[in-house]
Amino acid sequence: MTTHAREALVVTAQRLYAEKGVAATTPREVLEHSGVGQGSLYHHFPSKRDLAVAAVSRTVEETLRSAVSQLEGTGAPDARLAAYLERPRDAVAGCRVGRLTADPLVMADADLHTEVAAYFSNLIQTVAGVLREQGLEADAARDRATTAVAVVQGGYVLSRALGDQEPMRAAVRGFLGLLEARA
Amino acid sequence: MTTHAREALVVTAQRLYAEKGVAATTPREVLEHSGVGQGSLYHHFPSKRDLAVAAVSRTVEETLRSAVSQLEGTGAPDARLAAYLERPRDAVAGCRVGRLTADPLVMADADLHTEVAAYFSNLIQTVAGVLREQGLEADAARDRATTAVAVVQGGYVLSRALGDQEPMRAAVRGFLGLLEARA
DNA sequence: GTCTATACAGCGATAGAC
DNA sequence: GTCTATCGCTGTATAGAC
Repeated sequence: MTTHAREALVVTAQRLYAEKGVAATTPREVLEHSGVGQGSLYHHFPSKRDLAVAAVSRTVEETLRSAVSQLEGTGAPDARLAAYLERPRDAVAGCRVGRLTADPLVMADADLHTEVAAYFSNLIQTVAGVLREQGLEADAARDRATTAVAVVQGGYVLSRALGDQEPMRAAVRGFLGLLEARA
Repeated sequence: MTTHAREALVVTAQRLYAEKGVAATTPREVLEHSGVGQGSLYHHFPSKRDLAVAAVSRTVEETLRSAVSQLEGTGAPDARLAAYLERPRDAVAGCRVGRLTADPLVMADADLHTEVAAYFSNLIQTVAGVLREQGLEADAARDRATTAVAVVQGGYVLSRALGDQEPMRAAVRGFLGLLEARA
């Protein structure tokens, strides 16, 4: 059981952070939903911040790995980008990483802020790489990659605001339509 | 002074909400920053929620009016859209309305949620109207309008995450580049 | 309409036994 | 490493005088 309590706490924190944000999630909620006791929580994570760092790092790592894996997978570059953009997402729930940019606790903590920055920096870089495979020059690739990532993040915001999965799909459709019109 | 305290409270709340979100802003902070006394706050706004409704409604109203005014102003449709997208923004601060989609208090309150939904619904509708002026058919106009609004909202998320105004500019540049390539 | 004083709950964290 | 008990503080709101 040595490492089980710690693991249960991290996984539970990840879930609650995705639902309500980091600042709004209390240590008490985490221990109640994970089934571990109060002593255990404060043994493994002396402060709320320590738990936040562990859970947010994990989420960033998982989310980035999954995105990069799809973007650098097999198939033609344009098909890979389209598949990433059209990926099934619970858009109404919002992006687990993107939502952190509005979290007071995350933004006030240098380490947590850096985690979020690194995620988007790497993601844009990866998308730009796919666009360069298509022959786009570096500057144009970086701009268009930023646009692509922004469309997804904005799609999350709109779907969440309107309580409907459709805005995300419409935003991606509109973007892919413009990409195809070029070819 | 009858209405001055109320007004000061609303304006102060708007500012603090933009800085740290609604849930994270305490009634105490609002009264301290506005200079009114505790009794006054609870006289004008019996609960934190009442103040939130007043301040958020005001922000949504102001922001929408400003956007619509520019989008439906003078000049060619494509120039108006470009001007709206390239508008000077403090992107690192985030969108005063968009950030509310990650605010636990706003999302848990039906009236506040509806305010935010109405804002984006109206904004997308307005942009779609501009695109239809350019001859785009209804479905394509709605999709592309959703993309345009998503690019701005995503630009905010990226600029905030990276602590840099540049990602917003890059996202808009990438989008306008695709629009021009079509013409 | 505004003031001062106060109530009460929940949050984040600690103490000390086992 | 986990438990129960408890602490100090702040958030939200109320009471009652002026």
